Amino acid sequence: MGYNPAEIEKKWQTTWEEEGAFEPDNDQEKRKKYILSMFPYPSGRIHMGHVRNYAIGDAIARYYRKQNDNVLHPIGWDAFGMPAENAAIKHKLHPRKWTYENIDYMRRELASLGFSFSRTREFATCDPLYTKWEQAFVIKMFEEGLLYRESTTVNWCEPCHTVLANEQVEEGCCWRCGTEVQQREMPGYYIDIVKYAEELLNDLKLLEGKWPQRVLTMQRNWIGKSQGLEFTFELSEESKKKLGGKFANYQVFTTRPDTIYGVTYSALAAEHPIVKYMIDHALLDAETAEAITHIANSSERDRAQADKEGYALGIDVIHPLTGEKIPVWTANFVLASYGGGAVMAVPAHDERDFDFASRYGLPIRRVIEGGEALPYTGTGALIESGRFSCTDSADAKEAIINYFDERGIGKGTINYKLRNWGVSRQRYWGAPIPFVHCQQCGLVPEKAENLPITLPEDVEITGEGNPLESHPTWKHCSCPQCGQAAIRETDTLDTFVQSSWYQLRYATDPQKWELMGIDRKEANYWLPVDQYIGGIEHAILHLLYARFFTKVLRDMGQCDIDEPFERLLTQGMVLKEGAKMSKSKGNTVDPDALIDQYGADTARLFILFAAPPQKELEWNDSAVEGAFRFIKKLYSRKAKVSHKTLPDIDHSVLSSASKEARAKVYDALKKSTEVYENSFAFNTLIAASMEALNALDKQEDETVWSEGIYILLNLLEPIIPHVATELSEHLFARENLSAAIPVREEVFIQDSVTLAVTINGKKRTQIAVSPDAFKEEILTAAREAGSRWLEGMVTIKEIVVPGKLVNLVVKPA
RNA sequence: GCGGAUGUGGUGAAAUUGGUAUACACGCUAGACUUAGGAUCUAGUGCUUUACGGCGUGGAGGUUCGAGUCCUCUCAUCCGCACCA
Repeated sequence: MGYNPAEIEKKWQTTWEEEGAFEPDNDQEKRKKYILSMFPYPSGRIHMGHVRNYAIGDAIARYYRKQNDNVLHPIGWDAFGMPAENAAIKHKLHPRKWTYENIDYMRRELASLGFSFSRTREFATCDPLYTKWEQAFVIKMFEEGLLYRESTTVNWCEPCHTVLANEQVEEGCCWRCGTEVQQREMPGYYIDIVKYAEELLNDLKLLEGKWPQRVLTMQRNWIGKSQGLEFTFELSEESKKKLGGKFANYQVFTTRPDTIYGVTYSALAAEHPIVKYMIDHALLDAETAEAITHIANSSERDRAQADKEGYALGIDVIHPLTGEKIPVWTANFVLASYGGGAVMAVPAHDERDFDFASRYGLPIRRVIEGGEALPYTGTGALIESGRFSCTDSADAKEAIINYFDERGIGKGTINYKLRNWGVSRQRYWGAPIPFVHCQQCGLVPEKAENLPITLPEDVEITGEGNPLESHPTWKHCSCPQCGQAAIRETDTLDTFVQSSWYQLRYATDPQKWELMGIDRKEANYWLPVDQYIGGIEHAILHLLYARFFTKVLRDMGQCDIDEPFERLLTQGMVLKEGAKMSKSKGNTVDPDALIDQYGADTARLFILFAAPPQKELEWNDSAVEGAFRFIKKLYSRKAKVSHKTLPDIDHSVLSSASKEARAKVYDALKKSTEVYENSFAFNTLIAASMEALNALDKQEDETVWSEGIYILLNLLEPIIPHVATELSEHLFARENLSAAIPVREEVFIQDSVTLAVTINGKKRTQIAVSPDAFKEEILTAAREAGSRWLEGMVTIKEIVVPGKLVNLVVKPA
């Protein structure tokens, strides 16, 4: 009977479903493994990236299950978000209907690939039961001062009609639709992630060696810690007068206090309150005011690309150490959102300040020795720096910070590039932010018993404005505090909030989902995720938020976990014709069609064989055929098996081909532990299995065949579970899939070993010697074999590497 | 510009971590079996040379008995970050 994947796969998928084969055990005494592939957005159909992601995770999960570990391998749906609304606009489908239908379809697709997910722990983030606890956490964060509402300049995407977090702005454009982002002043909710910046940065050390280095680097850069001096620039008396007494001073931040004597001007962001005041009170000429306004209205991206531009404001500050008057400018390169939107400028030792000073003819004063030309941004001895002259940069920094601190005019400060996380979205299909605006009481959180605040069903989604805003009744409610008529918040939460705690939700027994968001004891048992698998595109956003949320939930007493993901594997993209698969390029391969033609096992085998998981994978139709061929070959060799259990074999009586075959089989077995537990180089394990099968084919001994197939099915089961289980059922009653098989070292002992004979490091010939031959015997054989190349030479040195080679170092006599 | 990674046959890729470079697979060539085959099987396949040999892991040096692997420089490609004071 030939290999019939459709039949075999259906049979086992049904069996697994009926057996509930992939449900974790509630027994917390057992050794656990939590294997998690990032959950998908239910876009409609799965794509090859999903297949790869889940094939990797499934192989690992199945491996540990086979080792009798208690395995949690869940799946769920990242189900809120814009595509559902876009579909609603386009096809007049309600987002809820669209989303849940997609989920049903995709669940079947994943099942058809034989992935061993727990079914009982599955949820969608748009399930009201999930929203309920998320809203509870958000309220708790508000009560603890971690979440607040504030009006600020935000990134606004017009097509998406929503606010974007800084992290969601890529090169000045919306991460989702690619439209250029605008700056708008708008109220919104923020989560104080900066409060955790230090811990988020520090704990990256715990992940060293377990997460890819580049992800750690990207997170470090994103957090962007810098240490320096924050001090006050006092305005001159005339300037104070000019500003109508409204301003006395402003703060600046510098990482180079050692260069402070080189300050020749100060620069303010176009958005700085002093600049605004001057424009509003006509303290600048109309033309300048207009130019500055133009800068303030342009995006960060445009400003980054523009040449240095600025205007003298006609006011001065007093240098805190020299008492000199320093002119104040406004400049387009000063960021409003960092360090107070104001800088001291030291053109001699800062490239930006130098460019600007050069353009506007501002003085340049060197105060650090070193380098030939200016600007010199390195460190060195201070000059022309008053009492600090002659000290070195490092010491001077400390001394100057102390000097400011002692006099109460400045202090050592740490700044982060990381900004607080704006979580407001002006969209329908998201989790409502559970607050109420009351005339009397202000901003009031919902009562716990009213959660979840769910979305109204009867909405028309047009893409214009927020449907929650325009809904006739939904936003009208009563204040949870005073009972008066009030207005419900119509912003919904960023979808990254949902994906920040799902890893903790899975750990909670579904029986308790109604009663609690997270079961602390179970979370502590299952977490951290032992292996997390997903795309590099989440290196910053999702992974940083999920780390942050885990720490916040820990501090709220929901769990005692510091880091959610112990180890991280970032899989490479699936390419075709050198490009990422996409509908627009028309270079996609449909997983369903692939399964129809070859079966799930072939799809899984190919995808794990074609490249190591971390690397990009180039799709190749004929290589898929090759994977299919291997499975057919493996299947057909069931006829060679004569023993129903692992046979006891007398190795010494076997033919050399049979010995070779056993050695290859055990090579593969030995390799499997390292591959499944550490390297994830499934491609090499599959290659080793292919070698083993090729070697088995070169011999006839049926006990060797039986042993070989017994072992190969064991180590391939996580990769090609259906055909492996099917064969195992028939041949070994699945006994070979339930226990670790010991490696028999004796199969690696050979009658003779082949050593390469190299002369001056160049391979010339080879010799066969007994494995326990003495060095002298080996050398004699090597000299004999290499005699051709030794004529007229004297030997200087002889090196024997046991089991490997002999190197004879010679020179002409 | 800064940071990180990667460069091995026609292709995807291996190489026990300093020890026989190119395992495994795809492709290609030849043959066998077939009414036929895009099925299956067998053999061959780094480049070069009539041969002996010579040359080969992006390039140039270096360390070493020995380097794909370590060091220095350099080139190319890819990916992050990009005025954060």
